[in-house]
Parts: sequence; C-alpha cells; structure tokens
Amino acid sequence: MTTSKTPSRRITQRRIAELAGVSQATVSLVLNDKADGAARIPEETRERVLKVLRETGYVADPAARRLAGVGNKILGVFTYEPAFPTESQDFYAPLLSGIEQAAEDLGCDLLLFTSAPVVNGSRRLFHEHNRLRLADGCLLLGVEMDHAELEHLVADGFPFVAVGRRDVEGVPYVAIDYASGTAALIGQAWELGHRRFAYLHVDSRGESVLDRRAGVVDELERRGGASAVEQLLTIPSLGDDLQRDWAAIRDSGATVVVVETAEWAERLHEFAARDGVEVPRQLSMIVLSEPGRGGGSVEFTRLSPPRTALASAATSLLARILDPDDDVRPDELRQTLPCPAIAGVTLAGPAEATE
Amino acid sequence: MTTSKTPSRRITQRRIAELAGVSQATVSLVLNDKADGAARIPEETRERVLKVLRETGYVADPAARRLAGVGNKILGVFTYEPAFPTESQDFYAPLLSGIEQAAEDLGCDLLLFTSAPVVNGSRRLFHEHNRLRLADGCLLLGVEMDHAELEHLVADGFPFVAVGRRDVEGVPYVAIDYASGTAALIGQAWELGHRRFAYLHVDSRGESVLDRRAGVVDELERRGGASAVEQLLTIPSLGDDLQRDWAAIRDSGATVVVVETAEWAERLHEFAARDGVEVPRQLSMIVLSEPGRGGGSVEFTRLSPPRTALASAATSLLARILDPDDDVRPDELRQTLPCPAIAGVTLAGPAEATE
DNA sequence: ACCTGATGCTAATGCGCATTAGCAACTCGG
DNA sequence: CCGAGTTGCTAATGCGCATTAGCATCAGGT
Repeated sequence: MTTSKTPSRRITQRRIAELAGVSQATVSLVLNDKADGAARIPEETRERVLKVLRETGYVADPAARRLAGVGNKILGVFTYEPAFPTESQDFYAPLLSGIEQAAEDLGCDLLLFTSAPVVNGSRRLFHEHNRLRLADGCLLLGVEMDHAELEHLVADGFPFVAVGRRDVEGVPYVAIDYASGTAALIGQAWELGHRRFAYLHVDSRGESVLDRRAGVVDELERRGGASAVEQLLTIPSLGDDLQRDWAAIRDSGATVVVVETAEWAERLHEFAARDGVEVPRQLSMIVLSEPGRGGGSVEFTRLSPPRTALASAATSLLARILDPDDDVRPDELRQTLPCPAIAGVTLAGPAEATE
Repeated sequence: MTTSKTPSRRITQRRIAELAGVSQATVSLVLNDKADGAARIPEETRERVLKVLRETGYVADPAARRLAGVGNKILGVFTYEPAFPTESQDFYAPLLSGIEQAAEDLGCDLLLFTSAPVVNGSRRLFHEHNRLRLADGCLLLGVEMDHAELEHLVADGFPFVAVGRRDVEGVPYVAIDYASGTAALIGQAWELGHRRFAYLHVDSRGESVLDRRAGVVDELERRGGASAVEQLLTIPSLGDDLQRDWAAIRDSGATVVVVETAEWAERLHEFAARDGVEVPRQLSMIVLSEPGRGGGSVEFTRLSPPRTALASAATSLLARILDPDDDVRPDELRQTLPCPAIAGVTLAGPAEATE
C-alpha cells in the first residue's frame, strides 16, 4: 500500500449554497449556529438553508474543518504497546472501555495510533508519519512513558492527558492513589502483627509501580522506623522465574508477601499449595492489583483499582482541556482517584514462630 | 464540549521551502518522491530539501493531505455496538487484535467511530457528524449489520470491507466458512449414529448465525433426507432462559445438542451435571464457536473459528482495495476462510435407548 | 541567426471549510 | 435632504497540502 486512492466526491457547502440560493459563507454560518449575532441572517433564510441541509443529508468534511482551524471531536489514543493481543488485554481493556464510554457520551471518535513504530521495544509517538494533528488532543496509556516525548508534547502545547501519574513537569494526568491504597493494606498487616514483609514487584520505572513501592516503604517506615524497612525483602522481577522469586520469599522468613500483579499472586499461591504452605495461616498474601478477565480462583486481599473510571475521567479531563468554553483550573490538570481495597481471605495474623 | 480549541501552529512546507531556497511545490515533490520524471528536480536540490526536512522533523498535515485528495493510511473501524465493555470483549477482542496487528504492519492508524449514536438498540454509521471522510476506508464489525447502510456505502463507492459474510449485493467481505465447518461436525455425529438433534442458536438474522444453521439443516437433509430435518429441534434463543431451553432439549429426546455459543454450552453442561446426565455418554454436545478469554472448563467438541486471522485478512483486503497500484480482482472481494474443528471430548455415539 | 529539445524549477490553482470586513439598501431622526 | 444606524447578506481570504502547465535558460543542430 503506497498511496491511497482518492475517496469519492460528495456534496459540498458550495452546492448547498446553490440549492438554497445563498452563499457558501451563509451555509457555514447557518450550519454552525452563527446565524444570529454578528452574522445577522434572518430566520427565513436560515430555515431555507436548514431545509436543504436536511434533505441532502449534508455532513461537513472533517479534513476541511481541521484545516480551517476547527476541531473535529477526535481524541487520539496512544498506547505504548499493542492494546489488543491476549497478553495486553488485562491492562488495556478496562482502560479502553472507560475511554470508549466517555468518548461515546461526548460524541467523540477515537484515533488509535497503531502505525507508531517500535523502537527499542517501545512504541514511538513521534515519528515520520505521525497523525497527531488529525486529533484534537491525545490520551496516553502505558506503564512507562518516554519522558522526552512527554516533554516534547508539553513544549508543543499540544493538548493531552496521561492515564496514570507522571513525574514529568507540566504533564496533565488522572491517576489512582496507589500509594495510599497500598499503605492502608500494609498498615492492616502491621496491625495484625506482621513484621517481616516480602515485596515482589514489576521491575519498571513506571510511576504506578513506584507509587505502590512508596506505599510499602513509607508505611513500614512510619510504623516501625528504619529497622522495619531494613527487614523488608524487595524483589524486582520480570516474572520470568517466579520459582526463584518464591524461593527467595521463603528463605527470607517473611510472614506476608506483597505482590504487585494478580497473575503472579496466583502463581505464588500455586507454589504455596504445592509446598504445603497454608495461606493465610502460614503465609499471608496481599495483592496490589486485580485479576483481569480470566478471573482468579483465590479471593485475595487486594487493591481494587478503578481503572475504567480512571480512563473515563482522563477522557473527560481531555475534553475539558479542549473545550474553549471550559476554564480548567491548574489544580484540575492533575487528579488522583482513591484506590479501594478488598478484604479478601489471604491476610491474617502471622503464625507463631515454629521454625 | 462545544467546539475544540485550535491546535498550536507547526512548521509547514512553505517554511521548509524558505529554508531550502526552493518553492513549496518543490518541497512537496521531493517529500513525495516525485523529484524525478516529470518534475525533473536535480539531485543536489533534492538533497538540500531532504536535509532541511530531516533537521526540522517536518511531518505533513494529514488534514491538508486529505483535502488535497491524498489518503492518510487511516482505516475506519465501525462496530455495531461498543467494543470494549466486558460483555462484548469476547466477540470483539480477537477481531481487534487481528486488525491492530495488520494495521501496524501496514503502517495504518485506526479511527474508531465511537461517536456513532445508538438508534433502536444499534449503532448508526451514518449520522449528522460522521467522520467517515477522514478515513481512507472502513472496516465493519458486528453480528448483524444494517442492510440500508451497507447499500448506502456500496452506492457511495466508499471503500469498505465487512468482517464476516454479508448477503447485501456488492459488499466486499472476508468470512469464515461456518456452514462447511458446522456440516462437518454434524456429519461426524451422524456417522456415530445420532439421528435426533437439538440445535440451540442465537435468535438473530446475522449471516454467521444463518450460515451455521444452514450447515446443520443442509447436512441433516443430505444425510437423512426430509425426515431427518423434521426430527431436528431448533431453538432460537436470546439466552435469557437457558433453563427452559435445557428442558426443551431433554423433552425432545435428542441424543446430541448443537449449541451456537460456548457460553451457553458451559451452562447446559452445568445443567446436565446437575441433572445427572453424563456427557457425552448420555448426551453429546457440539459447540459452534470457542470460549472467550475466560476459558472453558470443558473440552467441547467444537468449531475453532480463526477470528483474529479473519479480521487481519479483512484489514489486508481493505488495504489492497485502497492501494491504487493493486488491481483487486472481483472474486477477491469476497473471501472465505476455512473453519477448523477441535475433536474435544463431548461427542460420542448415542447411548442405547434405555427410556 | 533561428529553431528545437532538455533542464530546473515555479506560479497558479483547487480541495472544502470558517471567518470577517464591507457593500448595498433601507429606515429613522434631525 | 442628509447622516447615522440597521439589516442582509457576500466577496475575499487563508488554512496546508498536491498537481501541472508553463516560463526562462541553455545547448546543439541546421
């Protein structure tokens, strides 16, 4: 596919003007509800134009509108990796569902930037053929986002919103308060008597990952000071050898393991069953996310991040930023939604030391 | 959100022309590899322009290109219902995955028409603010599609491809051969000795539903003539009372039940277990689709429709239709992929009559 | 010297909108 | 009658591309 064929011709405002006996400028004014005020077009003329518009089923050409400087209620959606393959679905589907719903409510279409090439294992938003300018604004989705690209967008003044917290200065976002949610669960474990914690997390610099970590570390420090943090076993993992991660957790003597992803928690739970370790009697488990569509066989004590609501709120914020009639206050450019927790059945007091 | 704010200004071909000391026309010719042939621009000039293009990171404005009659490698994607909510995911996710992959390979972006309003329970492609014209062409997804809209598209000459077979004249599509796949499974059951069939299907006029039904009916007629078809119990269902459907199946004395959706099959299997009906010893089950992401607990004898490959092929066909250098033969405008079957464990010979 | 063909570009134009300054005609008040 | 204000539009323009007819210059042949 080198170059596309030219789409077929359709009715234009010029033709509408001929049929209604007015000028193209008048058609445009009527179509955009600018027939009163400065334009001063009488009702009789306006009705005549509206009638022709209706009869012909005229629809404005979005490309012409864009070139004339008017937006088209098209929201770009950029995902830092493919959104639909089975491996990514659990991450992206709830977000896309929220975005789709919000877009529908707002009467917006979504432009998915699937042409973005992969460079060093990650997609690039800025590339030779990027079509950012067809969208009024853009939503960014992904665990880790390229800081240079974020800075580029901010410097360009191109309207966008990141889904999830971002450290880069000037980046508008809607986030989930993973830090507080995590801290609350750690606090519960502490109250139950746990003192030795293991923390298995995704080896990533993504802000949602860092926030969860901060929740763990800061709450432990608050509860038990530096020594409590020293006792914490932190395992950054790529999930490529959970067996080894499990062994490290057991070796540490931790009485509770905090796992970032529900998938990994399921696996650890299987290892526990295999090794005769009873959960939560002998080892408690806390999960900092929820299982995807596959569901889970265990009712983990966990965070329940409102990810669909998150994406929906991000979409609404972008719409507000794009609305010339909406004055978005600076503090509204960064929003954080609370992260509820589910009690579950995998957290109990530590077993009496028997080893 | 009434009207969108104007995006920020960016570098244009005019500015590139100034920097390179040529005209805007020359920049365009160089950018689009038309510097040789009729345009006759020497290599030295061409290199000078390319250098400025590189240094400035210039990207063409897609709206201007569209208005000038050139495509932008943007494929519209229209789903007859929201694509991402949990209830729709099993249907749309594999399709979208195939589309995304093909789009990525082709360097295309996807424009999801989420602004389409819902009329009488279904989305309308043609509406006041449709942005069809921003896309080079469009993919249509859904079980049932509005025939009037399909005819409208055909009459307009707007390039599109339907995912799944469509009866409307002139509609290009890529389909799965549900009829043959279904017939093969019915044939197997017949060979095993089954003579009393029950068929539970979605109450819909969608072509994929009709094709499966044709597969059942035609194969039974072929095997056993009119009397075999007379013996067939056909249950059109909305899935709202599967208990009642199950009772009808049992009352019919059918020795094999053919179920259109994997979800319904799972439910019927539960009813069977509850009622002490052994599958497949006392009742065989054939499923005409596959479970979604949730997986299934039963290894049903079933069709395994290649839905991701289907959508990918449809995307490729659309790309070919859009490519001015690609002469698509009329017979290529309608393609049908074979539908493999999985043997599974739910089909065996009928039990000896014991009732 | 004149004519023809080749070379190196460019001026002009159009795509379909949105916007606005301004023209012609009319009305009213002084 | 004249001037100011109002009404009803419209001509003109620009947005940023892609396309193409055509101009100026040069070289070679007659």
